[in-house]
Amino acid sequence: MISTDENLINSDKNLLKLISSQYITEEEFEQLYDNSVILRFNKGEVLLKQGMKTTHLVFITKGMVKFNYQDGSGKNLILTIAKAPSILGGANIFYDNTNIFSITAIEDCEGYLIDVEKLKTIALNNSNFTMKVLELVSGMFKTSVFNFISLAHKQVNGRIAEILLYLSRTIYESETFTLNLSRQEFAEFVGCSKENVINTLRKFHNEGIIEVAGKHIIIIDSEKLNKISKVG
Amino acid sequence: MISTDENLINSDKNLLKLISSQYITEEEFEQLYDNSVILRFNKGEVLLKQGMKTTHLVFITKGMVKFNYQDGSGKNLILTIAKAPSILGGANIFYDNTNIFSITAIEDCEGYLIDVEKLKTIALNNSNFTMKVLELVSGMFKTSVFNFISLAHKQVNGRIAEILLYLSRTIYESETFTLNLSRQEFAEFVGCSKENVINTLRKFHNEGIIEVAGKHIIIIDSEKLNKISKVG
DNA sequence: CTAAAAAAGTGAAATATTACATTTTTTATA
DNA sequence: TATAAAAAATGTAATATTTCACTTTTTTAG
Repeated sequence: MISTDENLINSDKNLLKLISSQYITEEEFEQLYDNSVILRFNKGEVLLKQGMKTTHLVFITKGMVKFNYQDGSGKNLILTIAKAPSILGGANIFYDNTNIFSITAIEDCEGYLIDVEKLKTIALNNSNFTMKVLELVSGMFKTSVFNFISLAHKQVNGRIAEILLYLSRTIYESETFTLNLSRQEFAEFVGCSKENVINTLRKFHNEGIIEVAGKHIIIIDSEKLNKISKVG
Repeated sequence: MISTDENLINSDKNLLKLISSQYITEEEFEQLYDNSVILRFNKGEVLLKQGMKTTHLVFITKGMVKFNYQDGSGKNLILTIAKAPSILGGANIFYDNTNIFSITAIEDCEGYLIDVEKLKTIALNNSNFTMKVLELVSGMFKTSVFNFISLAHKQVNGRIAEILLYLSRTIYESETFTLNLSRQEFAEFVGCSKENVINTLRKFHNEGIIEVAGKHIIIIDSEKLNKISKVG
């Protein structure tokens, strides 16, 4: 799914970096951290809910979340996975205050709230800062288009290979990792049925490309996986 | 594919509107029109090429274009269709100067060039303007996510119904229109094979939902088409 | 106007994907 | 720890989609 180096997560990291760097002052930065109360979210808990107006962003300092969308008929789709540290909800700030999708903890999380109005005030008084945010949002747009393309062009094989590489490289940062998504959720990420995920993972396993034992996954032949993700 | 009211085309219209309205001065607006030479593009001609650095945007005053992406293996995908008046290339301005996709005339077009550097200068000196552009880019992001969702969730039936409604309502603004896309291009827009497009159009025709005679299409039962696009 | 090229259309076979029914395994919890 | 509930796994049938080989129609260029 994510075929470029830039993605929501990296963008959020950049946002974090830029907020705390040369573009705004220390005081402005401090203002953003509302009342500095640490919030705790349990696995499965919704941090931001699709369709609701948001007055705050969440800056998670610990844990992992999914960006999930539910359509009219109740079908779910996972747009991406993000891990701390990350600012969540950034995609909509300057458009309107309605969340396009939900953000749900897939493991226990900790974080702070950031007031959107304060963020906007800082942006209005600081053109350079606004330009940086603009770059950021454009980057997200680009990523989203690449997602779109990947989904349209590739079959399940290619998508699963792509997502395995993404999880390994960007999320878990290791060839060996323990998935904290169910097969159903994995399927919602790929955009296919859960049976298809199970079969494809087993096929990759049988071909010696990966090692699968329940949620424990080892990427053995990332070269081959890469080829599959490219050919689609 | 386009399931919300906002889309690339409308966003571009807004950009046009906002550039020429309260956010920048008359002089600034005039500056944007480089040297005011009208360019003509024939059907099939590429206005902006995927992978190339762009120093200019194109403001088309006449004609229709497709946003198309070509992947490594030569497969094509049409992201959207836009018609004049529209500013093209806006999605990438503030990110980097490389085009993510190509923009190709699907009928003869006329337009002007807009210098990106000049646009940036105006943005830097005008926070309100930048904020507006930010809103615009966020809107595009949102649309792109909805596209992504539609593609992931719906089967060909639903996607074709959706695209037919989009073409009718947004592009041709009539229940009766003459398509200026080949069946192959239509398939690249839907994200399926051309045979699938042909069969589905005939099926819709046989069911009395639309009337198809070559490139000439009449939407007869938009209610039913809407239902198909929703159920997917 | 006509030949050549491109696009549209067709049907059947091959492939990919989903849906279903069911069993096994894992996880949560009383 | 026993039990219930949830998730994972599996094989098969049904469905959706693509691919291919081909014919017909339309468009284009000389």
